[in-house]
Amino acid sequence: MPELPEVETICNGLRLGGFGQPSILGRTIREASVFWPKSIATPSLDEFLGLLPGQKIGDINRRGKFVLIELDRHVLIVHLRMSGDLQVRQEGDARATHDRVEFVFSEGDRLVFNDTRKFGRVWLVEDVNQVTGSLGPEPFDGNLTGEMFFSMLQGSSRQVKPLLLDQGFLAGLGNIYSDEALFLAKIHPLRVARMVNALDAARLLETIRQVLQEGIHHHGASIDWVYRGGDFQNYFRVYQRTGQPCIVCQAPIQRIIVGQRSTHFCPNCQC
DNA sequence: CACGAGACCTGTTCGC
DNA sequence: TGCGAACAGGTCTCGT
Repeated sequence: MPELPEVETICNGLRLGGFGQPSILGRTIREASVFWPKSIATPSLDEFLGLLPGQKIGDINRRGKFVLIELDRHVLIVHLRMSGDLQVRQEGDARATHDRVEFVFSEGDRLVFNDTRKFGRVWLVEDVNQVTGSLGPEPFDGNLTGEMFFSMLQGSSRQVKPLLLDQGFLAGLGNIYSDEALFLAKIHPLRVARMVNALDAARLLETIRQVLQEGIHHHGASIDWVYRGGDFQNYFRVYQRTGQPCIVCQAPIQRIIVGQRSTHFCPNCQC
């Protein structure tokens, strides 16, 4: 589900408030409850429940697709995987069907990790690097240049689509945005990374940044996620447009499976 | 090292 | 209407 733009949207909502939810910066956790123990990656359930009370929320940031919630003595990290979400409930609000973990604030309202498919995970660690240490660079990292991206691609004999999905290569891209970026860069998803020339590599980094920026601007894509107001799904150029005409050349958009994932591209524009 | 299959889960949509 | 198959924004592990 959420890729970088959706995670960014969620972080911004928690940090700044909006869409009917208050900011949770500065809130103190009174107690935590876990309704699906497997949602907790580390530490043990007992430690997790014991360490949280009394800790205050400092800042909230994103690294790749991870949500980083700074507390006094730890960092609370959440990965939403396919169906996770972070929501704020008011005091007295009933528990929702797929609430897995909740953090009750001293004011009585609470932050809830809701996750239909139970793939999401929560970590409570002292050092963020324990969890995000193996991630590749952030797409918007100002130090990441076209030339650097070119040499990163040169170093791999893998096909570009699976490579873009590899969080250790670049952090934050998922299935939607990688298809969209490859389309704009006119690069076939099966092209071997090493065969992408310097010009195409620089262009790909630009289109990656472009589609992520568009996604953030539209508050993410809401396929079954309407409540947060994201509407990037209305601007997909290839994703989920199988058989429909390419917006550039009218050729029907094709769907293939690459690395077990649906992959959409224009067989005419991308080579 | 790279790739494919299977696992982890629930819910919705599509075809017959 | 019913029912099974296919599919979904992600990632890990295992075998080849």
